[in-house]
Amino acid sequence: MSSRATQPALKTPVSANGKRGGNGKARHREQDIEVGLDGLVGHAGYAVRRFQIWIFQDFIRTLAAVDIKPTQYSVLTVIGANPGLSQMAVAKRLGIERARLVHLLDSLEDRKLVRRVQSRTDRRSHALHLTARGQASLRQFKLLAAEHERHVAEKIGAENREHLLRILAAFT
Amino acid sequence: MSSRATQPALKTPVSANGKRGGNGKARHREQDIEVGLDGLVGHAGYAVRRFQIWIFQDFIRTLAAVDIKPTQYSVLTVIGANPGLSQMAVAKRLGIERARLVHLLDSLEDRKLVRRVQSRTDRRSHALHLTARGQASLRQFKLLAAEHERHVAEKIGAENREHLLRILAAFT
DNA sequence: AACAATTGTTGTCGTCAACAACAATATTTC
DNA sequence: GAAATATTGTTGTTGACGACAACAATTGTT
Repeated sequence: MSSRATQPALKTPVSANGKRGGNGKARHREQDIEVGLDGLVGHAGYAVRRFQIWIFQDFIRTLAAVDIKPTQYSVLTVIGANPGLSQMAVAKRLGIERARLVHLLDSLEDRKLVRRVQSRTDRRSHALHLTARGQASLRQFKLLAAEHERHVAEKIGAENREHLLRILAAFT
Repeated sequence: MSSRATQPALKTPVSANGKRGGNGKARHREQDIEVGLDGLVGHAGYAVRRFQIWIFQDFIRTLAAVDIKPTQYSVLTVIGANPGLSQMAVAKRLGIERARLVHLLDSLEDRKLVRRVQSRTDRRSHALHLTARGQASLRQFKLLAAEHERHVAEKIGAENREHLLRILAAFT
């Protein structure tokens, strides 16, 4: 109809730039030829999604040695800052479902980082506490998380990171 | 038993704010009492995750009438802007796996929005095109997506949204 | 012609959100 | 105080999603 602009990438894969014909060294270079995103560029959701994927991957990589993923870290942090919280309270605060928190806590309890103590004020609920080992571990996790945060600052710029935190402060 | 009344969150910061003492009208207000997040506040990943959840929910809600979700919208947009692209090219550009794109395209093709045309230059691949209906629909989807984008601007501020898009431009 | 790589497809596995249902316990209401 | 209602933790199901592996058809390479 109108804009055939950026070449479909199928016919005439690569024309100028004889990357392909020479010796058999250039491998799979076909369609990173500049595929237009059109409307997506102006969409905050798309940018945020891609950024979130990147940031989570870096977090997981940076804390791979201690095998702690973002959600686990958030749970440990909240319990560490508010000992005795119920599972419901933690779930509500972090925006995860209590059904899901059950498995998360099972795992953390198996690793002796968290303890479910029977609450005497409400025998339905569990009071969550970090074990001594959990507290020591969390200190180490926070060091690694700070390193991850430095990666973020390197990626987007320290002042941009600060600005972004301010912009999104309402969502924490 | 009787004195503790409603404070399962054992040693929570609580404080004043007598939300509870009066008549028995206040329902389930137990632990939205200000649960500290401690270290999480300074973490970009946490803020970005929460924001991403909010923004996707608003997108889904705003486009619920046409039953289009963010991923579907991104696929339609890319195909619309680059007709004839192969599935591999679309998957690469959007960072989704080609295995997953198969199901996405199955759905979109069932709805007569997209067509898989046998490419004559490479009989393995399909050239992706929007149908006439797909093009008309996409125009409507973009109007709704723009409305969603206005919700984002209302939520975080128009200039903050602009700034955020600039900061994250590298990830699109 | 023989070999390797790519494309679309199917399937599996593990993570995750959203629900529904349930037993044990607490709270409310009569 | 007993009955009705609500909440907490738990188990299970469903569907979306990413990461892989395997495969047939086709293309590229040597």
